[in-house]
Amino acid sequence: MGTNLAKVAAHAGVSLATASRVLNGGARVVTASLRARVLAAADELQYVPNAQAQALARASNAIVGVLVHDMSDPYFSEILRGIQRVATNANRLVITSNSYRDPERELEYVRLLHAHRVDALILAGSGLDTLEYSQQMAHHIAVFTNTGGRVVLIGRHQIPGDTVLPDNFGGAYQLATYFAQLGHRRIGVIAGPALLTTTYDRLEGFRSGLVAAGIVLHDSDVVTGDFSRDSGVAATHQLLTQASDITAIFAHNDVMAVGALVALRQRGIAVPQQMTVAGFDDIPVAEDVTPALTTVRVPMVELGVQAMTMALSPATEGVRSVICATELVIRASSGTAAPHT
Amino acid sequence: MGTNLAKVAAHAGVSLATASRVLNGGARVVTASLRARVLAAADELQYVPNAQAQALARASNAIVGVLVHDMSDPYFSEILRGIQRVATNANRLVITSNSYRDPERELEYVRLLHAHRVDALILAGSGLDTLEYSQQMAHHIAVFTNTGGRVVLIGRHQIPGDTVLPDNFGGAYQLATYFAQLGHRRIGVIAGPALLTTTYDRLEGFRSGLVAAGIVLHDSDVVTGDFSRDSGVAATHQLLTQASDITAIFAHNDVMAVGALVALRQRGIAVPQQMTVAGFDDIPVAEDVTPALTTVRVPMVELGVQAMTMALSPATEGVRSVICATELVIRASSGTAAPHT
DNA sequence: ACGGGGAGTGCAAGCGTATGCTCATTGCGG
DNA sequence: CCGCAATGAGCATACGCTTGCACTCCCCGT
Repeated sequence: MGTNLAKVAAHAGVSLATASRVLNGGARVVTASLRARVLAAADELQYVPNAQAQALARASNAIVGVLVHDMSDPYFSEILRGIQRVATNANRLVITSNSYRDPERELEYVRLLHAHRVDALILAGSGLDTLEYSQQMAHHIAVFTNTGGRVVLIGRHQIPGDTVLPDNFGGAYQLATYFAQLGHRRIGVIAGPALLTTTYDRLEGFRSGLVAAGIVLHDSDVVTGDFSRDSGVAATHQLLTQASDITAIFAHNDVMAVGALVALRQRGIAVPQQMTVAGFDDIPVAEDVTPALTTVRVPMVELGVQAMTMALSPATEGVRSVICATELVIRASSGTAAPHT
Repeated sequence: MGTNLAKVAAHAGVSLATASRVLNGGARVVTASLRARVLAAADELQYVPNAQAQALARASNAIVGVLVHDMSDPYFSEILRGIQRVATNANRLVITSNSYRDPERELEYVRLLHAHRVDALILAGSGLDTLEYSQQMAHHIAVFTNTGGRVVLIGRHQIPGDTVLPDNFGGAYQLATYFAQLGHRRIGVIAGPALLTTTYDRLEGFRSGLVAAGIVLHDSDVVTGDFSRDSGVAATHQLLTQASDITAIFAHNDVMAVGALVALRQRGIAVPQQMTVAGFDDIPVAEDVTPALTTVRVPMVELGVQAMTMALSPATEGVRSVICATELVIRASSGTAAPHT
């Protein structure tokens, strides 16, 4: 059934070793005539090398594992695009897995990718900020690293390792400053899941920016979503009910901000005349919704590129860390504070 | 460095075979006390099995390869979601690769996944309808199948194999009928890449529907895009320039339809009052743009589920084929034909 | 009490490939 | 014309694991 190197060698009338050297040993120590015979045999027998066996024999397999929360989420698909770009150039295969933010599944996947002896592991998406999770993950990662694996984290984690992270705090701070300038005094926030470091950073950056402008962010004006569009819709309705005099809404990602726009349209509230809305990330559709979304741009592709580049470079002594700047992008969904009713 | 089974066995004071049976041989033929010793040793030594070696020894590795055009495209991320769902339940790892519609890269990936001896291969996205490509791909696929691999195609291909495909023709036909009922007589089409079977089917289905209503679709009213938002924008401008009296636009996917909305807004053309717009697929954002997009729903997740299910089921004698129905979804972007100027 | 049977272990042979080392061959200088 | 270096090919082992088969106990039936 399967053609293997042995058959190719036999067919070409050479030894296994010679066939192997012809097919992948870059060093040209093989006579041209034999070389040709082997290549012909391989072609004729439709030989496809067994990557598993190669990896076993070589103890390296040119595979990088990537773990994302959800690759349907534009945030992650853009990161993946960056990762893939570098990986392709470096001739690496990428295995992508979705954890769907389930800690257990995440741990399981790390183990699985480790089992497949990936050369490197990229964890995209911020980590869960619970002690138990962090410890377990750190432990698994350590075991992986001890056997020569490389690890890169995208987003802030409690786990030690090379990291590339967007300036969530700074971006949120900028946005808060901008909101204050527009005259908004009471602002609703649709936050991400409670335990994510991303949520924490975006929330605290925003809060700090407001404080600097003398504005207080009430805890009751912060509702939690799960980064999905539907949760954005629900959170907006909740905000409008329990804090009807807010004049602006900051959603922790664009997807939820789109949900906010939908909810506001359902209620007949005009954006930006009656309500300012801003998101975070600047995913591709942000400029295509109506009104176009004011947001904080995160260089997602760049995050992926940086991460993969680090993953491919040899390990260094200490941990490295790259910070990618974020940038306020003002579009049509934000405006001066509506006069009080 | 790496802990392997041998070390675990030695540490537990048992043979390699026994350790292996404890760690994965489901059959409980091992004494409880030994079993415990092995498990303890494995835990203590932080043993992680080498999946490569297991695959080699077992001749099967529980991996399924998936090849998509571009997983940032919502169409494919939804399909992947369906694939992943089934794969996870069946305890299969999924390797995803992007071909970016490059035939050469596509062939290369098939070879690469074959090399990794994936149990099954899912090709998502319609094939390029050129003879050379089809033959080469069919050849590679045949080699793969001969060694026991399973193959499933999503979308119509010239390549023999189990297939799951959306009813592109029927959906486009329905849309044409609907457009005719609204009174549109001259319609612009933003088509997909010329050689894709999907493009062919959506175009011919639409044309047939119009013909049935006594309407002719001029070839010059069909411009080609590449399924990206920007190409939708460009194509729309082109249409408006060269066929200014069209009253409706049908884009071959929602992403390009969104581009059309953007272009129309730029020109100050009201949708649907002055121009009807419809897309295809019903991606998640279709209902969030303004106006909400009329489109043809393709059950993308279902496509993925069906494909993976087929991939996991044993091969049958002939090729199987599942057709997933499409459905017209009427939203705010379509309306009765605008009166002639 | 002895033989047969069954359950539990261990031995060893692969799975497909890479590669260090040995061996044969050739060509050249002395 | 002989011996040596260089060059190219092959043998055999290693990679980490699974599994058929043989072997050893121990228990039970007769």
